[in-house]
Amino acid sequence: MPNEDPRLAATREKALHAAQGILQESGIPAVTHASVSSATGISRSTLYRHWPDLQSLRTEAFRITATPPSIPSKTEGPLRADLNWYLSLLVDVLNETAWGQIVPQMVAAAATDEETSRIMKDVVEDRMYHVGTAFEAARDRGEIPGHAPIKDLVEIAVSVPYFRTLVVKRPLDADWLATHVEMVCTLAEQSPAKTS
Amino acid sequence: MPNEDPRLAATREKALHAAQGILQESGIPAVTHASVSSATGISRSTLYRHWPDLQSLRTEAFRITATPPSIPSKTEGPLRADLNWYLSLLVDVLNETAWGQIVPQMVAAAATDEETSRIMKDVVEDRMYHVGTAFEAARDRGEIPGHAPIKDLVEIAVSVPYFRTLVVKRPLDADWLATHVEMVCTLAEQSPAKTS
DNA sequence: ATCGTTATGCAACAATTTGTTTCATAGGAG
DNA sequence: CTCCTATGAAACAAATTGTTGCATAACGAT
Repeated sequence: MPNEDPRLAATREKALHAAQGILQESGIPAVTHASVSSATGISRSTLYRHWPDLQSLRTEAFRITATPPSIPSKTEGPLRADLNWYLSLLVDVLNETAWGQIVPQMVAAAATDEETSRIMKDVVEDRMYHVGTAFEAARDRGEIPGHAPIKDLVEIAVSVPYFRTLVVKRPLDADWLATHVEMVCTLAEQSPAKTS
Repeated sequence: MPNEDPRLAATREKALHAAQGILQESGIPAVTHASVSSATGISRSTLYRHWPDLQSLRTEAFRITATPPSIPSKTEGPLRADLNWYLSLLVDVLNETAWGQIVPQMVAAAATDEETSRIMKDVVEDRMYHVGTAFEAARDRGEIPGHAPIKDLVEIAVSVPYFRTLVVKRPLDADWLATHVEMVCTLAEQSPAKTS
């Protein structure tokens, strides 16, 4: 079982590192075999051997860029504090200019590229999972009713920040976040008993 | 005050009509001077005289495609019925395959093109305005408290459908819509009195 | 009807982007 | 030391995105 040729690994790592930088600094369209080549000194033809077309190169740059650092858990309550914590993390990422430019392009790429779509879904759902744990902890503490529709609450909690960044371009500031958290918590607490 | 040369108007209209068809059928990348030329018989150089570059052609195709047919008003109540009405219209548009493919690409184009960004914002905010009228009517009928934060409610109501189509790719079906409307209405009815 | 004016069609051209291919060389593994 | 493979360089191909010059046809005004 022979190990991988170190030259392959070195080229790969160096190229992806540069691609990630270019992606964050200049957006998707700037990520090309040519740009990575001039950023690294690796020849264009070698890059084509590693990534036979533009899409594969960009998708891989996406994957390593989009994969978030592990999110610290915080479910000690009260719900408002936990929610504020997780949503602040999300808002910070969306507000970061580099990311603010990448997310929309990722959305577009996901429309035609299955792999990118999966990556984006995974990243977002990981974040949603964490928000979900905050609601579950609150439910276990009795802060919100046992029948509270956690999945829907999570969806509402994270939808709005994405919507504001992607579609209506409204700022995500501290005031807005406070109001949003308050509304989501209210909804969680007052959620109606299941009918039928 | 001479009228516009009818040849200009004819070319323009014919080209944009074709561009709109191509956009809806094959997505943004398919909208080029070449494709519009072969679809209409208008020569490529003439198209370049009307739209000097790709972006201007695509932006204009966007504008006429994105501008929605006027939305019929429905504010007779009850709130659940009105909301269901407006959100159904939105969901139908998002579910339409042609549109489902265009919206994400529009989001991406908006990231780099100011004009497209404005168009998208206008279109969405027009829709949000209509949803707002439903809440206002409910407030005037006394269905929801006078202090209900209508702007935030509207944002929540429309954010989630966009989020599900653009980001997490979850289906917008009738069951989901019913739950969503129920949650938003609950929130509207139970919204807390303003503190401070 | 005629006469300038202007939009169009056609064809050739340039520049850039996206790959592909060939061949020599350098680096790693046994 | 020797085979194997990854790399670098350069030439090439094809498609895309514009640009330009010129002939022609349609329009508006007299």
